[in-house]
Amino acid sequence: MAEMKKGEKTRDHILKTTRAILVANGFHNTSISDIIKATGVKKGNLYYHFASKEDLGLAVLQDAKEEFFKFLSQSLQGDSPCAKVINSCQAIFAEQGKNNFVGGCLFGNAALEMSDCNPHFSEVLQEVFSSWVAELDRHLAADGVDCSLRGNVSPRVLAKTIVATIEGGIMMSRVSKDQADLDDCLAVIAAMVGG
Amino acid sequence: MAEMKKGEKTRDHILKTTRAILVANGFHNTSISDIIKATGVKKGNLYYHFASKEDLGLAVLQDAKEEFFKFLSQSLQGDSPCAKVINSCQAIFAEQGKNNFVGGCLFGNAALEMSDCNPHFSEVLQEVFSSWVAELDRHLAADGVDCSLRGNVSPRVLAKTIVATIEGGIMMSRVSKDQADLDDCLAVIAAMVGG
DNA sequence: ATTTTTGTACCAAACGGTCAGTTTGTTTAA
DNA sequence: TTAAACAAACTGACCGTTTGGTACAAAAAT
Repeated sequence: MAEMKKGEKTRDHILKTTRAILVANGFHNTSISDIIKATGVKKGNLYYHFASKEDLGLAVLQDAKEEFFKFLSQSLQGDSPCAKVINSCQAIFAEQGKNNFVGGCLFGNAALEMSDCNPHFSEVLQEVFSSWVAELDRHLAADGVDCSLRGNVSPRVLAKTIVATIEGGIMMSRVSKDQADLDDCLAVIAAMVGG
Repeated sequence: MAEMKKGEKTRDHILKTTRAILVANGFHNTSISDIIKATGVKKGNLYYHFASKEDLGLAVLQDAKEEFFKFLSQSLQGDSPCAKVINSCQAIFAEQGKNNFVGGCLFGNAALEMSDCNPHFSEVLQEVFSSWVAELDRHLAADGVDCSLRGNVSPRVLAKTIVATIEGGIMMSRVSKDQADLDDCLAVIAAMVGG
């Protein structure tokens, strides 16, 4: 942090502040002047650091992606592979509660808002989802894992479904503002991988 | 259809055409002039039928909601309660393939785009999700249903998770444009309810 | 006859983006 | 040591376009 040049600090400040606005309001419902107001950075300076609104949005997504995978690997902790996966899901859901179910998941939001109309965004989102699935798969495929659905379902398929369930659960809790939606999804995920 | 008055026909035409645009582009990325171009209806006429853009969006959502629950009850067919649920999920996923994974689910899209910034929208969305869950619950709670997770998970919790998984699966397939994402989610859902 | 429906012209505000120019920080050279 | 030179960082006025929305007269339907 201390070794950051002035410009880098400004850029990072824009990135982090804009991320908070985007996750709450979405891309198309966020204007450049919203970002200017929130960051305190003047318009000219904003366009000095980022070529366009799209460019800024993409940079925010990339920045969040890197942070997420650090968070993911830290959250995958526990006594068994199954426990790791369950704890990770729980950690992700816990973040939603912290935000009072406002905003949800930046990647999920961007997926539904941008994936059909902007290939640059969907490319990043594809990486996020596939890497996330791969990471869960890596643990679920480990030796000694015995889950109740194992007979019918491969670890990769299960991993993918877990990601889908997490995103869907976040979506539902965002509408209902109800912690129970996340708890229920977590219970089923735990039942699936834990047996 | 034939008994519709002219104004009703116009209104319905606006509703259906706008729905197609909204599901593809989202609410905030769709302008009034986009709608005018697509429908052929002139601006003054549009604002005769709908008080505002929000009012139109809400009406589209309501219209889609009614249609969805007709579709849902028709899709819940099969020899056993489990088969009904599985067939229904399959029918929903099949619709996504028809659209080449473009647009996804109008309700899911609106949930992530509008639920935090517009209470009128989130009210409708809450009804959609809770009624959908209730409908699945009704079948899963029927006698003779024996699912592999039954020991740990109540029918209602399972129903909720299925809806979350469907929405998450649609989200992922929209990004990847890959049928496999839906197939995989369906396989896990089938494994969960079917044993 | 009068209510419902439609077409056209128009508006202020907000939009994303540009640009000429100022300030600040860092090298280089005398 | 200082001053010139260069680049990086920043400012705010300004641009053309698009936005959601209104006014109102003409036309059609009842």
